[in-house]
Amino acid sequence: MTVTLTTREAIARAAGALFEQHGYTGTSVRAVAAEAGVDPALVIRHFGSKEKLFLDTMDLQGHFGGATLGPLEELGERLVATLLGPGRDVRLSAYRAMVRATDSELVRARLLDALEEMFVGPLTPRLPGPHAELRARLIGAQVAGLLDQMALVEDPVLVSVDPDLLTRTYGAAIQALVGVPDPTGGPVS
Amino acid sequence: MTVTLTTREAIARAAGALFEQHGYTGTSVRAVAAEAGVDPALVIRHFGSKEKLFLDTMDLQGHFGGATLGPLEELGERLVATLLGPGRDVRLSAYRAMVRATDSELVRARLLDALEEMFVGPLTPRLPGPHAELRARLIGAQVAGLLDQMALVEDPVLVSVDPDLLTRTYGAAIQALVGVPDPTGGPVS
DNA sequence: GTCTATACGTCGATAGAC
DNA sequence: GTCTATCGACGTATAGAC
Repeated sequence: MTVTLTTREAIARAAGALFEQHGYTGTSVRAVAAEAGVDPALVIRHFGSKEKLFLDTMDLQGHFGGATLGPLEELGERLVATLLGPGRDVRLSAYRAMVRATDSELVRARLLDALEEMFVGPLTPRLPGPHAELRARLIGAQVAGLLDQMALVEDPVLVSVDPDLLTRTYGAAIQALVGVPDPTGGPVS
Repeated sequence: MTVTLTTREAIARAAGALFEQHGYTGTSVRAVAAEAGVDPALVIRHFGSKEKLFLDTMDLQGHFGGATLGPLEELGERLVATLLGPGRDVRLSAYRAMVRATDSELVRARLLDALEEMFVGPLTPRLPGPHAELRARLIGAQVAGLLDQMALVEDPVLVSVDPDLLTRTYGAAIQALVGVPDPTGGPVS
């Protein structure tokens, strides 16, 4: 239990909640200050700008941590299962908030970095066959696309579809880029 | 040649150019008015709001028109080839501008509609095997993911990679969801 | 029916006094 | 460190002139 919060912590906590709930544009510095119980000028003074406050608050790292490490035969399914597994809402909210703020160049750079750290770095040395780095980037693109439809535009069909079916179906498509066949069956099985 | 423009056309033209160049947030109503040579209040008077002006200006339709119609065996490759073919820059710019403005609920709804019209509608009745609609939506997700990396965060590797290689590689991953094997070879070939 | 002029309220950010 | 006061720019509304 945190009994007392520093001003900075209180601001960061309030900002995180508001940014996830109302987006970047929909959250004013004044609203963050009110929620944290501090003066609006303090928010800028502590974080430099609204943009930096947003970047300091949002965190995409660690959301696919272990999924790229296991056996390659089930990598496709494991990536989707990890995405849809425990903490699904937190992951989707974080991605949603980030992409909806991509009008900011710094936010876009952060997203590109996240792709690099989560997919290109871990997967490039592991993928067999030619063009491993390209395929690692395209696997990241596939995950981003699924996140787009589920978190950004919130396609009601994809949001409510059976996670196991989604895992098998989209996992097979990702597996096509891994280059190692999944013994459990074909894409449309 | 258009010799004279109505005020409304002049505003729309100026808005389209500025939105594509500087994004939604980065383009002020006053800047659009100045570029069009009219009073800022006129912009709102003609279009109702900056948000509606943006939606009236941007257009995603027709960008994948014929690609979903040809033979299923090469659908995956054809989708990527269409994306990267003539008009590539226009397509990427339009998608970029739209996604960077997804803080607006209307923009998100428009993106979801575009997915529906471009992929779900045409492809669902054509895909063989089970869960055709789900697979059509996931094909749309794959295309969105590639667009994300190329147009939104502008991954320099994907932007500059050989289009033919990208077409073959990512096309194979899409083909895994089509459910009809592509005779030209496997995903990693 | 256009268009101009002006103004309102809110925003992110800053300067300077406690 | 914190607050007060304020800045310039923003989206938008309106009243009234052509």
